Amino acid sequence: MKTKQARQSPANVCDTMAHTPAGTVPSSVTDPRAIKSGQALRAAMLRLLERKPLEQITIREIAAEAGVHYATFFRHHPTKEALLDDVAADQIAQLVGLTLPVLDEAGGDASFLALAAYVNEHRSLWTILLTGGAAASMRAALLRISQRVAAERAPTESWIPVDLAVTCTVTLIVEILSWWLRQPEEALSVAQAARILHRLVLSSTITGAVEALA
Amino acid sequence: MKTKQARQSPANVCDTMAHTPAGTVPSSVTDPRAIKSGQALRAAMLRLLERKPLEQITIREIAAEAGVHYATFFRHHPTKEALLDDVAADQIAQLVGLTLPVLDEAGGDASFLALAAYVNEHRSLWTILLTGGAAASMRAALLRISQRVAAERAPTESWIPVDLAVTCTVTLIVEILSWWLRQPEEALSVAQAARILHRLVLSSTITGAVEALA
Amino acid sequence: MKTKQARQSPANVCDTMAHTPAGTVPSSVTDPRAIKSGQALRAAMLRLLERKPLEQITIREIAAEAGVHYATFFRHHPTKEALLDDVAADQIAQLVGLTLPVLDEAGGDASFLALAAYVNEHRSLWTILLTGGAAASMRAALLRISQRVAAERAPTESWIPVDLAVTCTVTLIVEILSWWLRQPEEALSVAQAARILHRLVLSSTITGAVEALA
Amino acid sequence: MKTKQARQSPANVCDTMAHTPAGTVPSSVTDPRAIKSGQALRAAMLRLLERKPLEQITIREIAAEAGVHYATFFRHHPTKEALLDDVAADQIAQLVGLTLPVLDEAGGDASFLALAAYVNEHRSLWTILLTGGAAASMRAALLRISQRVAAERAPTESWIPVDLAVTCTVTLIVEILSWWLRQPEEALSVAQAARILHRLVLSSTITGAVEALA
DNA sequence: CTCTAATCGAGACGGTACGTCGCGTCTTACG
DNA sequence: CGTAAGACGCGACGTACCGTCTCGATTAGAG
Repeated sequence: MKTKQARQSPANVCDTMAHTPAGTVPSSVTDPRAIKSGQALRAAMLRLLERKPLEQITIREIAAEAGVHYATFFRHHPTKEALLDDVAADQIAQLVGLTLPVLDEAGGDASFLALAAYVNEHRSLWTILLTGGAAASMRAALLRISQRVAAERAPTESWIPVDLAVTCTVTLIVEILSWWLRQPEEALSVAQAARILHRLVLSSTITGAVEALA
Repeated sequence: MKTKQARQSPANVCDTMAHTPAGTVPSSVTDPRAIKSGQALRAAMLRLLERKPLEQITIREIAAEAGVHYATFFRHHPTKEALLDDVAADQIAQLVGLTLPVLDEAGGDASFLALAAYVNEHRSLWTILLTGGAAASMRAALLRISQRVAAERAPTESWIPVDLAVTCTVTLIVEILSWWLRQPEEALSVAQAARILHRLVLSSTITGAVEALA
Repeated sequence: MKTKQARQSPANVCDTMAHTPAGTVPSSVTDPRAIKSGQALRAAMLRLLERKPLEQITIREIAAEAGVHYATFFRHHPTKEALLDDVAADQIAQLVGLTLPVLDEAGGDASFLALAAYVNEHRSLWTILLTGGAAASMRAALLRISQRVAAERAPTESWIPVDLAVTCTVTLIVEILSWWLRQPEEALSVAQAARILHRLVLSSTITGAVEALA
Repeated sequence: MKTKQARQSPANVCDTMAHTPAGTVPSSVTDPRAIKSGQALRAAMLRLLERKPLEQITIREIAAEAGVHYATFFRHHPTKEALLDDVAADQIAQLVGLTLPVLDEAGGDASFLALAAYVNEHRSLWTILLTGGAAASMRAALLRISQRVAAERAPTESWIPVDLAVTCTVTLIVEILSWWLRQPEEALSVAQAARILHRLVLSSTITGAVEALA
């Protein structure tokens, strides 16, 4: 039972946006061996996430895939979730940064375009993160961070509670992006994806208000 | 690796709507001891789901909670996911039955009212299922079944693909219901919940009405 | 460090003479599989002790040698020392029972004869125990138990403290027996061994007769 | 298994009497830093041996106790047994030198007096070596060296084989000394200890012959 | 009084054994 | 037959120590 407490919320991807790459490492890792091992582990994790869900990925598997000794894994990350953290943290921070503005500037679809463009740029990574084995963790992480960021902002008045609005918005965006990434790459352009995002997301949270006025 | 294959899709809650309770149990259990064990197991599962996510619940734990021997569990269910299945299958089938019509009769909010009313009737169970440890499984199950049912229907034309529409619709409904169930019971009436569902879900996926207005 | 406390005295062979075969097992093991595993483990331990010292024997090795899964070892014994215990406990109790009288009836060499005869009867086992990898543990165990038993007896007056006398006596006996067992089996008869025991042990610790003669 | 070969005889204390301090250190260490580290390691080893058996002492522990980096240990000694060697080698050589004559000059107890006096002079060190965690190693080392030295001498005829005689003699001496060192320091004087040694050791190995004559 | 080489602290690394835990299968005995 | 009881093979878990290694930083002692 000793490790269970730490796993209470297994979906703790990117618990903090100001993220230190690794726990033990003071500030920056200089040892070239450590750097190499860290990269190998991250790459191995991504490779495995393409194939199976996170829970089915064994630390032994990751280590083997990375060509690194099993015990070495723990010198870099306490759990495989922490490794996923390290892999995804930056990406998530970026995405949340691009997602949040959506709530404010209701009209412009510039933010959706930026969002779609950004995801498209890192399409392979986000495909793994959103449609692979880490999908559940990623959704939870995005939602958690979004909620936190939204809570720190000036409270937007709305006909629905903010947390519900954030939840629905983020969830919708993630679903749409996931769906998009599951399609063949040439099926929908960035602009088309942004348009879908625009229509579905904005209409749901905002136009409720419009309709309410009517 | 022997057990991994069986777990390939751990979220196989209610994989089939025509559901046979368990493998070993022939067709209808008559032995009163078996009936009692089965009930105890189901109740224990629900009790545990209130406290922790499904993955952290051990079969040993379920058996102990049910006051049943560990090995007895396997005489009723092959895995704990299968037990969750047995617990949730009926509920899910009901919910999907109430959810699908939403796609069709775009206008009336009678279906939303029925949906909210139904959930409210089984509020404690659905609270566990949607906000407890089985949340992820339930979402996946609902989505899976909805997709299947939708695919069997006459193809509704729409400006977005059907599968995306279904995904977004179901996801939104689940999110809203979850949020509702997390609130104090007296906070929102059934009618209010139905109203929120109506506005958020319909506006986003079905109509495109807003866009049509533009 | 968690296991270190338990290992504080690694030579805890036969810590008690009234010995329960295994810890978990209530009174008597009936499951034929468990019996078989237990026998296999004991036999494997003896086989390995012929080849290397106890500290160099790995639990993994014992399990492999016994054709038993590694984890199964722990279902029978908490440590490899405990297994040695189970193997040697009866033998040690017997030997101590035969050794102690020596302190009393100073004259008769009947007890030495009985001692030598007993060891000779179980020559192969005692060869392993006294000249194999468990030698250190066995010496410590014999000494410990002898001291305890001696302390419970009527205090024999002597020109040297009892504990020193016991220590020297037991040590000498063990050394002589070990030496004997290392010789070819036909080199010294039981009677000859008993004679050596008689001369060396009695002359040194009990009598002080030589000094009395001077 | 790589390290196992090196540990095959873990009791290789003072395997050779002509002893080179360490492998890496060329011949004579002049660098004051190295000298300091070496002293610190030896002192730390002795301190730890007061508290726990050798096998339970970790190289990491020794290094920490010495205030020296872990890797630095290996620049001085290949194993912890080698460190014990370095600590004990001189002492052991001295003791063996004082012990061996006992076999020859049967009558005089001058050698026992010298032996006891020598041990008493270095009482604290010998207390650690003989009654602390290194006891087993020390006994083995003393016996080994004594056997070797005895084998190189003119074969003394006796009614028992030389190796058995040496074994018994050394073992007895060690046991008596250990017992003595475990007593309060003022309990037995050097002369008294020498007297006990004289009586017990001589009577056992020699008077057998006397008795045989009778 | 530099400058070169030995020494050290720091710690990553591959490796091996540890003891624990949960899994799903099985065997036995009981009611 | 269904159950309690529990042994078993399996394999992942996280920890600890081993001995090796690559790094700078420092600090002798020889030129």
